[in-house]
This record gives sequence, structure tokens and C-alpha cells, in this order.
Amino acid sequence: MTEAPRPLRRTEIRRENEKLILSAAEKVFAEAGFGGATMQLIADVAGLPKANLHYYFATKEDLYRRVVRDIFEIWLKAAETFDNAPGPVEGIGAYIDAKMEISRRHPDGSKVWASEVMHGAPVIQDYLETTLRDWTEGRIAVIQRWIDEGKMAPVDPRHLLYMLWATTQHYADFGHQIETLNAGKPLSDRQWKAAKDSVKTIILTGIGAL
Amino acid sequence: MTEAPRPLRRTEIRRENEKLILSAAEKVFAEAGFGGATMQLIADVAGLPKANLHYYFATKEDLYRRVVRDIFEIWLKAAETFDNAPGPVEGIGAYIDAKMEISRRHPDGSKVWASEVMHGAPVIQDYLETTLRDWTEGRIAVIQRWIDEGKMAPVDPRHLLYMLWATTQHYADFGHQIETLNAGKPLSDRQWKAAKDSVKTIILTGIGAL
DNA sequence: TTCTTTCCTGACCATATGGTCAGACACGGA
DNA sequence: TCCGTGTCTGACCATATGGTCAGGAAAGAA
Repeated sequence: MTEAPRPLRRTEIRRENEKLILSAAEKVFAEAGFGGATMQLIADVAGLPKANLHYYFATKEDLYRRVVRDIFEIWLKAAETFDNAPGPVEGIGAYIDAKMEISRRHPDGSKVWASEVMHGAPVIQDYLETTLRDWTEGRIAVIQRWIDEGKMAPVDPRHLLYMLWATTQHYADFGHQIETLNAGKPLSDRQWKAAKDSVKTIILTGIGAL
Repeated sequence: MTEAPRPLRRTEIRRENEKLILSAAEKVFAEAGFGGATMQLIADVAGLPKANLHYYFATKEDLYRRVVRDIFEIWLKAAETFDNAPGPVEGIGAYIDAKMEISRRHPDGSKVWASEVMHGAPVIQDYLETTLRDWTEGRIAVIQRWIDEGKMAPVDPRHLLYMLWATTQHYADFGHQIETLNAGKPLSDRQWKAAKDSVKTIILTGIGAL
């Protein structure tokens, strides 16, 4: 039923095609990097002529920028799990769950983000300096409060955050390596659960919250 | 004295230039990715004419392949710290130190490796399936032995390894982000030490080895 | 000195790529 | 039905890039 070429309304057309292009772009950028990706390939994946991409997105960089920003939005939403938690077990535990789920559901976006930062964040440097910095400082304050309240050991909040980011993101960015070491097969539901539990157990135990 | 154009012996010339080119290539590949890197830019960084690069390395891919393999060698050497350790505190502690030091000293190599794996390891897939897989299985056995001997908690050795890789590598791959969150300045000696200590403390505590 | 081998490089080429544009087409309001 | 506006696209262009090559320079053996 979705394949039937039912006529789309004007407003739908734009939304639908942008979505199509952004989805294809995320995939191609993740697989080839910004430099290695070509508009032609993105067009092919999206099933549209190349000129059509340029109708919706003026340049390759515009398209890339949009992809990166969309991913950042997803991450910020996951970050909310940190708030309103009574203590580290709930807050950090939920955050790990949320970020692991993102690694599982949006591995391509994760890779695009990693690639962007690795190359010096040419496109989203302003985001790092504003939104991300603010968010980080806020979370550091929360963790520090938990420490002061005796709910966890006095670890350096900053490095704890880095460890959370690194570990959860690893399952997306290095998914191929993990898969190779898993006999070439993607992690099963059971294995994903084991991964989440392992991460949560080690970290929450490591910070003396359990 | 090093600048004096003293005549080089035949054998030296080759070695010297290959080193120069590989060093420039590592930097450029790290900054731009395989697709974004250009032979011209690598040549400029190396201070050699582009045609000269092709004299030593037939193709861009050959050059890239060599860079990736060289990095892998460094990593394997660091991995040795794991062996001959009486228990997790010494073995894993030393491994964390070694890998953090690599992240600090060879951030470019680290990024090239990450980039390669993220893009599906088109060049070093065979290494993943042979050398890396063997190494991993061996280390898992070691960890399992420590668990059986009661030297640490019964965590999943595989996910523990992933956590070690992820966390230590993060300081190289996401160095730019960390620097941005550190008021735009690289980590100082003191901060690197704090990072190492934090990682070691949280993980070793997390696996019940301390 | 002579000759062989290695090293070096400016000029060149085929191709791929990002981007443009004129004009066709279709939706939807009047 | 007509027209304005948004959508679509094949053909095209300027440029950048990986790679080639012929010929010259330098090293080292004889």
C-alpha cells in the first residue's frame, strides 16, 4: 500500500522528499565520510535524480550540516533522562540505556557525529561551544551534588561523562569490529541486553553507586 | 645541523622519504578521512612533489593501507602489557596506561584506525578476522581465569574489553571535543594523569579488583 | 671516467564530482 | 478552464583529483 503512487499534497511532497534525502545522506555519509560521499550516490540511494537533491539542499555541505544537526537533536533528547533522577543509579542507568539504544537504532547518525568531531568539528563547532558545553557543565553539577550527598564515590564527573559517552557510542561507531568479533553476526537482543547490563554494572559499581 | 643538505646514502633516502610521506599521510588521513584526503595535500605536508609520492607508493590506497597497518603494529605492542600480569590490577591497569599513552602520542593514527573501522574496515578486514580476533580470544581467556581465581567480579570479559578500548580511544578520537570542553586548551600533564587515574579507578573498582 | 641503477619531477591526461540551468510538468486556487 | 507557483530533471560546465610518463639528475659500481 505504501508503494502505490498515490498523489501527495504539496506540503507532503517537500517533507517526504527531504526525509528521503536526509535518510540516504545519513547512510552514505556514515559509510564513506563527508569527503568520500558523493551527491550522486546519495541520490541513487534515495532513488532520486541528483539535480533533485540540489533543489532541496543547495550544496553538499548544507545537506551534511542538516544531517549532523538532526543527530545532535536526538542526542539531546536522550540526555534528558539524566534529569529529575533522584540519584546516580537511576540517572546514569537510564542515560546508559538511552545512549545504548541510540547506538543500536541510529548507528549511522552516531558515525556521522563521530566523524565530524574527529575531523575537528568544522561544521558544528558552535554547537560544541554552546549547547554541548552548557549541557556538560549542568550534568557535572548534578553529579557533583550526588557526590556531596554521599550517593556515589568522589570521582571526577568530567571523566565519568567521557566514559559514558565513549562506551555507549563505541557500540555504534565500532559496530563493525564488534560484529566481526561476534562471528560476523550482529548482536542479538540477548547480547544487546548483556552489553547494557555489563556497562551499567561496571560503571555504577565503579563509582560506588550500587 | 639536521637542516644541512648532507648527502644521503641510497638506502637512507628511501627510508627517510617513506617516513616523511607516511607521517604526512597519517596526519592528512586523520584530518580529512580517506575520501577527503588528497595526494596533493599529503605531498604539500611532506614537502615533496606529488609525483614523488607515486614513486614510493603506487596508489593512494597503497599509502593508506600502509598507514593503517603501521598503526595496528603500535597497538599490538601496547597489548603486550596485558600479558604476564599476575592479576587484573596490574594487567588491566598497565593496559589502560599504555592505551591512554597511545591516545596522547598518536592521536592521528588512532583516528585513522577509528575511521577505517567505522567505514566497515575495507582495508584491514583480514586483520580483524585473524590477528585481532585471536588476540581478543586470548585476552578473554586471561580475564576469565582471573574471574575463576576470584581476583575480580564475574563480568563479561568481552564487554569489559570493549569498554577498555572505547574509553581509552575516546581521548584520541574525540580529543577535539574534549579540548573544546576544556576551554579550548589541550589537556595538561596533570589533566592527563587525572584522566588515567579516573579511568583506572572506575573500571578496576567496577570489576571488583580493588 | 663510464655505465647502470635509483631517484626525482614538470607536464600531462582521463575521469569524477559538485553544482547550474532552462525548460517541462503538476498541483491547486480563482 | 486558466494561471501562478512549486516541483522535477536531463544536459551541461568548470574544476579537482588520482595517476602516468618521458626525460633528467644523482649515486655508486666497475
